[in-house]
Amino acid sequence: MHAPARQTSKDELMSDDTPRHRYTAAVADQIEQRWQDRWDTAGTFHSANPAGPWAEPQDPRLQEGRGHLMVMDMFPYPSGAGLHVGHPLGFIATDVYCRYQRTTGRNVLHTMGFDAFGLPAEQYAVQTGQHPRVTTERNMEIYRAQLRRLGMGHELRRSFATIDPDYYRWTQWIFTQIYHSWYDPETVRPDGGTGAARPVSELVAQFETGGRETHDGQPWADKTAKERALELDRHRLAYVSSAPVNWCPGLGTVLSNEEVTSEGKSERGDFPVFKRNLSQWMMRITAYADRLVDDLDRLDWPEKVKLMQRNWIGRSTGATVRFTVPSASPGHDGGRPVEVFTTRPDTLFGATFMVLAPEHPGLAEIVPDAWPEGTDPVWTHGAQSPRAAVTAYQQQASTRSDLERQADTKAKSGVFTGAFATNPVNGRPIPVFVADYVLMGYGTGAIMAVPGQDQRDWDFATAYHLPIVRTVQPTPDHPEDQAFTGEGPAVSSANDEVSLDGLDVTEAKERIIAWLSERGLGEPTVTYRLRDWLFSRQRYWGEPFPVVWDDEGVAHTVPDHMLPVELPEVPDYSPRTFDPQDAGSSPEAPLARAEDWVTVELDLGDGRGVRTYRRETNTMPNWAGSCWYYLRYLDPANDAAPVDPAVEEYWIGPREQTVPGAPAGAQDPGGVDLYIGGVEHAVLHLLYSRFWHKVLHDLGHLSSEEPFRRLINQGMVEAYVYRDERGFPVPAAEVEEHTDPAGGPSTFTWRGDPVTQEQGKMGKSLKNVVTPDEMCEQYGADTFRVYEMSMGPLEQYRPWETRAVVGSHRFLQRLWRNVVDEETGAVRVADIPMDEATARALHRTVDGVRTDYEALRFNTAIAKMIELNNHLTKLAEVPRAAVEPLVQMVAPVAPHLAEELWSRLGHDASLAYEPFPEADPALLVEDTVTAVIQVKGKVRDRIEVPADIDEGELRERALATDRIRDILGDGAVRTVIVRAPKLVNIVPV
RNA sequence: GCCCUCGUAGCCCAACCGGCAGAGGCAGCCCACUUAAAAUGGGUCCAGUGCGGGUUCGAGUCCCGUCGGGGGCACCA
Repeated sequence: MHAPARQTSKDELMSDDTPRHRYTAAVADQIEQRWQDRWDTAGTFHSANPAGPWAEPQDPRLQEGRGHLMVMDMFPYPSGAGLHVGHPLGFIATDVYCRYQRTTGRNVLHTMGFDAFGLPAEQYAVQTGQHPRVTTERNMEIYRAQLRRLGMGHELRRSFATIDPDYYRWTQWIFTQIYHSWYDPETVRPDGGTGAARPVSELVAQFETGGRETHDGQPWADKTAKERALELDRHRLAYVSSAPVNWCPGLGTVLSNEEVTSEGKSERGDFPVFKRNLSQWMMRITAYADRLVDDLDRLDWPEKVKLMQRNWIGRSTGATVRFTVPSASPGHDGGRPVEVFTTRPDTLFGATFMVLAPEHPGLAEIVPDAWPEGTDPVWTHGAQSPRAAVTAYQQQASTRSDLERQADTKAKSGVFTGAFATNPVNGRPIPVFVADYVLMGYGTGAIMAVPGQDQRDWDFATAYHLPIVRTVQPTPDHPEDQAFTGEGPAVSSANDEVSLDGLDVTEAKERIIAWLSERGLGEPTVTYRLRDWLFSRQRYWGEPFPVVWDDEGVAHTVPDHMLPVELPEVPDYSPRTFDPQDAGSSPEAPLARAEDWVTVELDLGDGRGVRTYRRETNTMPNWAGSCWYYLRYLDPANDAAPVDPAVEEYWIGPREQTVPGAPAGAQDPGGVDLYIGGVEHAVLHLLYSRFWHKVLHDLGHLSSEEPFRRLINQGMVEAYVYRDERGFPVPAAEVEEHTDPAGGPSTFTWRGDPVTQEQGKMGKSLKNVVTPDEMCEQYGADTFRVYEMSMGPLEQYRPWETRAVVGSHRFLQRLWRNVVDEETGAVRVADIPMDEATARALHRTVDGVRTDYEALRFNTAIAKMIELNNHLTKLAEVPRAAVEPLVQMVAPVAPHLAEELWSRLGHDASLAYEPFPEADPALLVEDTVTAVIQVKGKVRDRIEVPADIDEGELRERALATDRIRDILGDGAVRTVIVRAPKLVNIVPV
């Protein structure tokens, strides 16, 4: 917040003899505040809704053909740590884009709210001993002030925070909708696909009429209320399940899979996470796995993000194959089928052993009492019996964390179970092993091992002396000692009934699956890596569930008219946290302490009258609020629905044109026109939000199928980090640079001692934080905006360099000076016609800047405007007709300065809706151009030629210049390539 | 280990479908204004595109290999 003393004294000196009307930080500040007030008062950035509480159907922007645009930044989280110059980058970009789009006549919706529930606010509150609402609200105030100071053209009346009861009322309403839905894979959707969410009431009707069997065959009518609830939980899209979940004692809450890193730590806080069986709320996101993958094709998103989502969902298609293993249970003489999942059913003839995960539930049944005769000692680990060996291995595996299991993927451990399975294609007995390289959480927890075509199986086979059979012909150069995982013809893959020999992988898969299916030995299967979304948290600062439990242990949703279920005041809102390593601890919900709130008498309107219930004491994860906020932006005052359907359809309904790169014939999914945010939300927020949106679409609440039609990830603003000899960061602002007169790289010192320079994140610990407040103080918000946008392409990571900001300031100063006399403050533009060179420069700039703004290339747009401004600076008098369009063009990036100049130039209305200048096509084409004459690709001469010169003429003139005749001499010419009017390339023999 | 990205002037970045490597900015140097410095203005210097091959009349741009920075995934059957 405080400028270094050096800066202050500079300002003082400057104020002595700088011209009174120069564009300085002080002048900028004054102008900026004035225009921000005017925009606020006039409601300049209000957009028009066609329906709902804010319907303004007469607004001209709603006319046919005007177009509309919804632009969004990812929901900011108002942290207490304060902003640095990197944070507003994306916000400025969307603001510039929106301001430009308003001048093209579109109805533009751009606002910003706050994602205000969640862990950091709660942790910060616990640290400071204040209620999270107090600290959160204060942080939001700071945030709002900072956004305002930067000149954001947000529509403030549409802003809200997730903690507003008016908002979370609808978050709870959506939960209720999801809770009362199930996924019917048979339903045919309007788009022709199958599978959609439908009301649970339809499912209940099916059970009642007997149209659908219960899972255990017990008639619906015979089931108790609790049993019925359990039956429905098997289908609901929001359900309670008792399953292994991620328990994080350090945070005192459970976490979703998406919130756990690949190292098995919590994404927030980096605490260890343990698997524990706990009863928790889940969301059946897996029901939507296929649509979440398939619909990515219709979105204009970075390929990288699409890839991350595809990887996370991890769809793989293959087959389930049943192997028979003799049962070892007493009194059971038959075989027990063990299912495996494989993506390579074509290699079934090469399956020479089988592996089960240590946690596989079928193990107990198949392990015999004694080792079969002649068992290889390597297989047994020296154990007396198979049972002892398997138990010992299970024990050992259970103490190894997932991380440890994954640590050395080369050395495979495992032990023989003593059992042999039968390979269904050739009837051969194959040994069954237990090994922890097979995971219970994926597929069926059992694999057929095909060492010939799988490197992991090869490694295991080598270690345990197991046979290896190649059933796909490797390429000739393939090493002898490795599995062949590539494409090739099948070999050694035939029995009396079916032969795959000679078929390629795809054909072989089809044939063997058909054969297996006919015999009931298997069927085609798709599996996913995606798991259901763990939706409950044991925290205070989140949305309460709209759920109560009756004395039979059955959950009921609170009727919609009783929403919101407000967060109660509790004596102690801090979560119960534990030693981060204490895997045996159990979560405790802070809301459970609010006894008065938990026990409640309600009439749920179900005909049972007033009864006593206990409220659900878990809260929702902070992703809940950000799952649907874009919908609320559309219609924030709506009291009857989260969003009016007509409003939703107008703003984000499917478009006629699909997105670039969408498959031919695809239907546009709709969604927000432009969404800008960091790549860190690639699988969390973006996946959850897509899921909710699809449920709401299926239930008929939304016309669009996707929330975000176009996504851009803005790059991060990094900063230089300087370290001393010991490697400790030193304050970056105090480092001195020493340039090398010979042109070599610079060196750096801090207090006289040499330091090294590297590029890194901006942060307190690296002593390189620069804040937007400092920049506004030194140069003004407009300069800051221009600098941020001119640093490079939006998507790119770039280092912050405070001393370079002055370049943007000089640009605005020169523009100011072209309009305003620095000494007198009078407008000094001349009402004179432009000379031709100026007119051409202007129209070229208008054309280029328009294209650049459209494409979000703000850095090149700014460069073009600087170029034009520099041209105007050199003129004796600045023509009004040249500078006015320039002021308009600059307005999106430097809105305050532009408004001020526009007003001084004699215009009363705000620039915000002034139509963007049009380029005259006649002035874009040059009369003459410089043609380059190359000989063998090297530039040898240039000539001025008419722009419309024809090829033959240009060729003649090129061959006729003195220099070219000199170079060619008497040599013959082989070819002449002519690209009229700009280039001729002569190729001698 | 696999995949995705980015390497252009001392630094940040331009260069459309392969067609003159430079639009813009910072820093440096020189000059003007100034008693002086800062601020401001004017001018100027600076790379053959990480490296090695290939395709082409012509490659920063396309292809192959390789090195370096950043990121994602990682026993997923």
